[in-house]
Amino acid sequence: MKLEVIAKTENQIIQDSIILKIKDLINMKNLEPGDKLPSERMLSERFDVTRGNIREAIQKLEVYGILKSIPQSGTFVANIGVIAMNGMIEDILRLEDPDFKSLVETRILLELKSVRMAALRRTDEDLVQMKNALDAYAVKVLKGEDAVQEDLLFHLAIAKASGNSTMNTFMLIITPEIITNFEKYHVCDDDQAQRGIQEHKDIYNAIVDQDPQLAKENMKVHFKMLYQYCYSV
Amino acid sequence: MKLEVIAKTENQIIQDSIILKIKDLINMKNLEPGDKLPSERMLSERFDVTRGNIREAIQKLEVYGILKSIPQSGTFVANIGVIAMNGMIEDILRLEDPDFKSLVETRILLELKSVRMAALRRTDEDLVQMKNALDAYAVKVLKGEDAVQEDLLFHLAIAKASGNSTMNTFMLIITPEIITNFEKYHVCDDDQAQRGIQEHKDIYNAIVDQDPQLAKENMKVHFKMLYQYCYSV
DNA sequence: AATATAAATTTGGTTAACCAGTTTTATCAG
DNA sequence: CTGATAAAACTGGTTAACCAAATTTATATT
Repeated sequence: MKLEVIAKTENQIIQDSIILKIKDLINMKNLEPGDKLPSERMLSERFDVTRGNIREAIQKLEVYGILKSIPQSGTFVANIGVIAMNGMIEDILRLEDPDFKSLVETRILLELKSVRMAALRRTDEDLVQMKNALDAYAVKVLKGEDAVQEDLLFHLAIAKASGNSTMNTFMLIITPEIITNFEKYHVCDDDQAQRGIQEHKDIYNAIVDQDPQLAKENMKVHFKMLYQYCYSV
Repeated sequence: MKLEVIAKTENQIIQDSIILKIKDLINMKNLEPGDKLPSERMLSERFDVTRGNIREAIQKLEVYGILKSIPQSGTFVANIGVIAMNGMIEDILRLEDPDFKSLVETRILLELKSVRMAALRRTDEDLVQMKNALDAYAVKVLKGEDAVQEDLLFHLAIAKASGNSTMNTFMLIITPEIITNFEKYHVCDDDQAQRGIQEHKDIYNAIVDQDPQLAKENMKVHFKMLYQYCYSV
């Protein structure tokens, strides 16, 4: 298996170089947390790029909490300190695009945890949603149709019931990429889908019974194939 | 403890409403994966918002893999299917901002896993970086200075050594927010920092010895305080 | 009628001008 | 010299015009 290597666009290359230059600037000028960066216009002139490029680079650094823009005022160094900033920017620039194995590993980790939390914290409303997704999945599979989406929705319902919004967000982020790859490499066959119905039911029942340990074990069974696939590549 | 509740900006509200309208449109018109959405200009006119608003909403849905924009051609429904799309958009709109507890829970989960992976997969270069971060931390603590940043860099070095780019990304995303909150609520005291040196060394040594189980146990010890804090709130 | 070619239109992306606040500077009264 | 006040300059954010590529339509040729 091999994910298509997406070449970094021209845009990404200059964005990375801008991030690097901003880092150097902060170090050069000994800017402390709370200090103001030069304006977007000045930076765009100094680095000889468009203001749009500067804005994109700043917005990316805002996602990682390194900079903070205040309207009509300026862009400021966040209060994480210059040492952490240097290390984090290095990491951010070196971040490669996620490979499928890394996505699956992370999904398994998140799901095994969130299913335990869901067992402990699920509300009645959560149960209803899980049951709906579960039934929709069963109907599709029994009709012999593709049920990847319904499968996914059941798992997302669990993530939601976990009551942990961070994990919920992360699940939402990695899920579509996983679906796409699954469809591309035909990881799941029909036989698995049939078994999936019972496995989903087992997971659901454990959550109903608020048995986190059993819920986790049932999820592990459900992921057995995925596990093997993940560690056989 | 309570995080400041950030009121949704006017912008976010109309963005959410646009996302909802796009969802309804796809359902209304029975658009299948691969089908083209109306142009940005048409959508902005139909929804009576600026084209910029439309673009932002589309970009957000691109992050979650629901839409895909192709330059000079159009915006297309990604191939995850209309059922999954409906469920995911519902989830995305209902996503609340992460609370501190959810961040800490997720951090602990990610770190306990990545430290095991780091023990198995670490390269010599990884070890050098961890050692550097570890030493820098010790120096700062022994001088009685604040060492939150150096602490963080040691943990990020582990995430990097895990060889899992998805987890590395997630760690980078949640880290700054955690730092900010730690500083705000003074979670760590000096006594803890002193103990932290030895705990870091124990983790590092387990990784050197490629003992994943021990590495995890040592990380657990390191997180003991955090654990209690997290589940006492 | 079929096909090739060219013009016109439509597309997402980009840019330069503009906007409403903020911040700094200049002015002036005391 | 000090403080208040007003004007000028500057800020990040927004918007409307523009761009090049892709698509569609019209036209011409056989």
